This record gives sequence, structure tokens and C-alpha cells, in this order.
Amino acid sequence: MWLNSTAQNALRAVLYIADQGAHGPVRVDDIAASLRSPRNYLSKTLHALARAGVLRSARGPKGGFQLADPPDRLALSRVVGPFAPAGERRCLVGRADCGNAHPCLAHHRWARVAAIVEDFFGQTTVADLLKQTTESRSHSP
Amino acid sequence: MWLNSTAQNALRAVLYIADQGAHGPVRVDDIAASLRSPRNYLSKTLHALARAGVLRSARGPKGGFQLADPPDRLALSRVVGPFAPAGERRCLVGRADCGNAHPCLAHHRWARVAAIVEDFFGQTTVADLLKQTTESRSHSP
DNA sequence: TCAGTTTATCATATCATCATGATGTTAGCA
DNA sequence: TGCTAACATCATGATGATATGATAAACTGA
Repeated sequence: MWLNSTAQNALRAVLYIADQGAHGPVRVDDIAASLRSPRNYLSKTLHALARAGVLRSARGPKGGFQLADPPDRLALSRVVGPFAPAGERRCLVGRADCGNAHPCLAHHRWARVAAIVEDFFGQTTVADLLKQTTESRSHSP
Repeated sequence: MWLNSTAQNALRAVLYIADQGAHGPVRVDDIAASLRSPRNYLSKTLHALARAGVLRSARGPKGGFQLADPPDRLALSRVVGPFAPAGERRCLVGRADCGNAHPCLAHHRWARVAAIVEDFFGQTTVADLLKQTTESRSHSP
């Protein structure tokens, strides 16, 4: 539901890095193995996150990826945003000019739901999700 | 956001049919012209809705598409469901085995949001959206 | 400086979705 | 019956997302 597989991988990777990266950069190979995700494709995805200022990358031995900010400063929207389709429209039926001024038939009802979802991504941080770990353990993100 | 273009077209088409179909079937050509949607592709989409029991189709002169049920019996989930990707998983990060028993890190927080969205599609009917028309007029759905 | 490790990137392949055009099928009506 | 209007479907192509393999670039440590 709702996130393409690239964005899903990005989120899982960031959670993995946040969890495992306490003592230095995490290598793509480790992340790829853990997520069972194709290495080079993941590399491209993580590089996009680095460009977006979510991660920092370093090459060579001791290289890898780290969070660019502490987990409690990292909202999910920042992780997922770079992989949202360009014209991520807010209109349920895809009308380009839909808005409060020219609402489509679904606009008002849907806007409330969309706001809740947007809030989730904007308010929830990586740290929030990591906290879940103590409550109910789970092997991989 | 959240509906692929086929599902968006399906919903717009159903709203159009509900609005225009008071006196008999509505022709694909009319719908396609109104939605600016490719005729044959729309035909295929509407046929899928007919198979799903949302619409009834008739060929030949005086043919076209009609709602199979009154608009207040037609939840949006029925319109949109046939075009949701097969494995419409509920897990935010796409883990197949995610659930209350084996939650992913995001599961509990996300489940509440997902339930709200699902509620929207399950509870909102085509009639609900048509009622909007009187409050704030809009040319096309 | 050199060797080895690691990310960065390019060219290409694969697949699903979206779309088009041509043709088939069914129904109404004279 | 035969004409015409309308949906149904098939073969094909375009596009973007996903993925793979090869190669380049950068860093570390000796």
C-alpha cells in the first residue's frame, strides 16, 4: 500500500542504518544482504538519499552510509519524499487543478484523510519507529 | 496520490455515469470525451467494473453503461478495488509477513492511519460524493 | 605509491502499466 | 435480412519502474 518498492527499500535501509550505524558507516553490501534487495539498485537509492541530505556517504575502506541527522530529527517524509512520483498530486481522482478553489467531487472528504496521512509521514521520525523495538521485538525492519 | 490512473479514471467514470445516467445507459464515447480519457482503454476499464458487478453494460443502439446498484449502495472501495495491485499489502515497508503477530517497526503506528484510509473507501459512497455538488459546484468530477 | 575496499555510475535488460488502432461481436430497428 | 450503433477484444507499441553487470572513481592503510 502506498509506497513504491524503491521508497520501501529506502525506508527499510534507513531504519537499518539507524539501528546498526552507531559505531560508524554501514556498507551497502550489509544492508542489501539484510533487506534481500539488489545491491546496485539499493546503492543508487541510498545515493539519492545522500543527495537529499538524509544520509552521508563515504567511499573506500571504512566507508559506507550514515545518517546525516540524529534519528529524532529525521521525519519519514524526508526519507520517502525523494521517491514519490514527481507530480504527487493531492487529488484523489488526479485532477491537476483540484483544490479548495476548484474542488473535485471527492476533494473535501478526501482532504481530511490525506492530511492525516501526510501528518503521519511528517510527524513520525525514525527514532519513533526504533523505539517500537523495545515494546515488541522483530528481527528485521 | 494513492490511486493509479486506471482507478482514477474508473472513479471519475462512475461518478459521471451516476450523474448523467438517470435516463438510461451512458455511452463510452461520451464518458471518454468528458474525462479526456482514451476511449478503448476506458472501455476496458469499464468492462472490468461490469465484471466486478459495479456496472451493467449493454451493446448496440441504446447501449452503454449503467450503475448496477443505487449510488448510496456503491462504496468507493467497490469501484477502486478491481484496480488495486494484486498483493495490496497493508505493510508500509512491504513485508509480506507483517501483522499483529510479526509487526514491522512501523506496523502499529501505520496500522491506525491505514485503517482511516480504508474506512474512507469503505464508508464513502458514490451518493456521498454527488451530494457535494450542491454545496460547491464543479464542472467535471 | 600501490593494493584493496567501497561507493558512483553507465549501459542495458525486464516487466507492468498505460495507451492506440484494427477488428470482432451483439443488439436495435427498418 | 441487413444496416448501423455500440461495446469487446486482440495485437502492438510507448513509457517508467525495477533490476543487473561492468566499469569508474575515491579513500585507507601499509
